[in-house]
Amino acid sequence: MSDRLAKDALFDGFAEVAKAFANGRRAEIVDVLAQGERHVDDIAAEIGQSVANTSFHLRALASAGVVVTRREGTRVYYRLASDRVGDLWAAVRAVAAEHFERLDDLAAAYLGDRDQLEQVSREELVRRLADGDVIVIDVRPPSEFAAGHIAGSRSIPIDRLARQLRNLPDDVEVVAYCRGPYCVFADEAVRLLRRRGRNARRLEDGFPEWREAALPTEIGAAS
Amino acid sequence: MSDRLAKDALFDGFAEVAKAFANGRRAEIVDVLAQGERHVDDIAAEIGQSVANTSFHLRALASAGVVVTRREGTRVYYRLASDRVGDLWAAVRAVAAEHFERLDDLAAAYLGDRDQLEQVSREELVRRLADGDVIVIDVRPPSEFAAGHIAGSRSIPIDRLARQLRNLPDDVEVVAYCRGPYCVFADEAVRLLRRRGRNARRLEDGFPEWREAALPTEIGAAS
DNA sequence: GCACTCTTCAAGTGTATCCTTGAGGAGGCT
DNA sequence: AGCCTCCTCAAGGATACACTTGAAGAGTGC
Repeated sequence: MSDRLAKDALFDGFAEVAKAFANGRRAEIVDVLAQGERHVDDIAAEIGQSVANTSFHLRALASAGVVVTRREGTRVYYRLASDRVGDLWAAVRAVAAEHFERLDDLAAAYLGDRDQLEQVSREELVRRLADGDVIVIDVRPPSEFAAGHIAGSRSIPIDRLARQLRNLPDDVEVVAYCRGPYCVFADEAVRLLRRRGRNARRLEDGFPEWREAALPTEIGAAS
Repeated sequence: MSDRLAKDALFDGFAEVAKAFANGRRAEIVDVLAQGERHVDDIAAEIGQSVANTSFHLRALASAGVVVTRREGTRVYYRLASDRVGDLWAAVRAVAAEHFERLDDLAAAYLGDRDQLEQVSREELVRRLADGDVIVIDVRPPSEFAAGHIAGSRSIPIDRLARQLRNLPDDVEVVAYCRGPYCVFADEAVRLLRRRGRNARRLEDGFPEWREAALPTEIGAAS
């Protein structure tokens, strides 16, 4: 069976794709790009690495075919190669959450205690949006909001929330959302709002899951 | 932001899961286990590695939570921890097929030329099975057939097909299936059958996809 | 006890990984 | 053109990890 070599080579090929995700920093990059395209500088700041190192990891992702680039002037924008890549990233998180023992501890260490944090399901939010008795705030960075957001949501990046609080009507419930279940922005937003006596909850997951569910989205920066 | 360390640790955790898939031999193991549970000896033979090395890789998979074990007498059976793991494996293959450039060459080198090979979709096979004008043969090893197979199919492992050919009625089309789109068993079966003048095609993918689509299956060895 | 199966250990080999630094190239602005 | 910004690339160092094998050990059944 000399097929053995060919078979091994084929499966080594599949393993190459998995290797692209087999590094924490690259996983962070994929998580960021799942929100929409970003340029290198921006990504580097986001993951707390040098630009050179970020470029290095982006190259690793690109040579596995997982991300693609677009040039605009002096900037280079990276994005996930297709929705399939987002699906793969979601599958990795799902398996980790369900089967990887240490993950609960790691998540708890990063996310803190979520027991007090009430969540809203996508279904409920759709209904509430239709009824118009809720304000949805997108607490991600402006560039992610611009690349796509929940239709009818309002961009209030988490680091500006405290200052913009007074512009929010105080007789309506606020629902905050961000990148997904492992993102802390919405958590922080809800905690801040509740400390100020507001009625606030977070969306159970984030924008990529909303888009994946084919629910209404919009594109474009805040006016 | 000392959250940085906690965030990095969390994403390193996700990367751990990806690492389980980031080796060709482990990918082969996952592919085999996607068919159903198997014992160590069996898996080692299947992937052409020593038992010790196979045990080593199985341990790597187990400590990422991707596979679980069951003891039966002196044998230890491994299986995928849940359907989510199968989904992840499918997602890896989908991304590789769609975006990883070299994959086409690797697949061609292992699978050979598939141009002559006609395929049957799951939908069509369901209809034909209902009409009863087709024979479906499962050309995987007997242990995989026993762990689960398409309802109404017949187990004829590929290495016994030539001898059992005379037992197949020759006025009905034969559809062969095996592990999935990257498995050669069904290809070989179809080629053999057509050389003998039979009307034969292969199922577009394999048993795991059939089960995933919630189509009728059966469990148990051939009588 | 003995046979069978699987795990583990020690050991060797090889090589990949990750990040930093500094230079260099591509594109745009004045 | 000259300069600036942004990104890529090559080199290097520190580190370690990944993979495999052979032999010994441990669990189970007869």
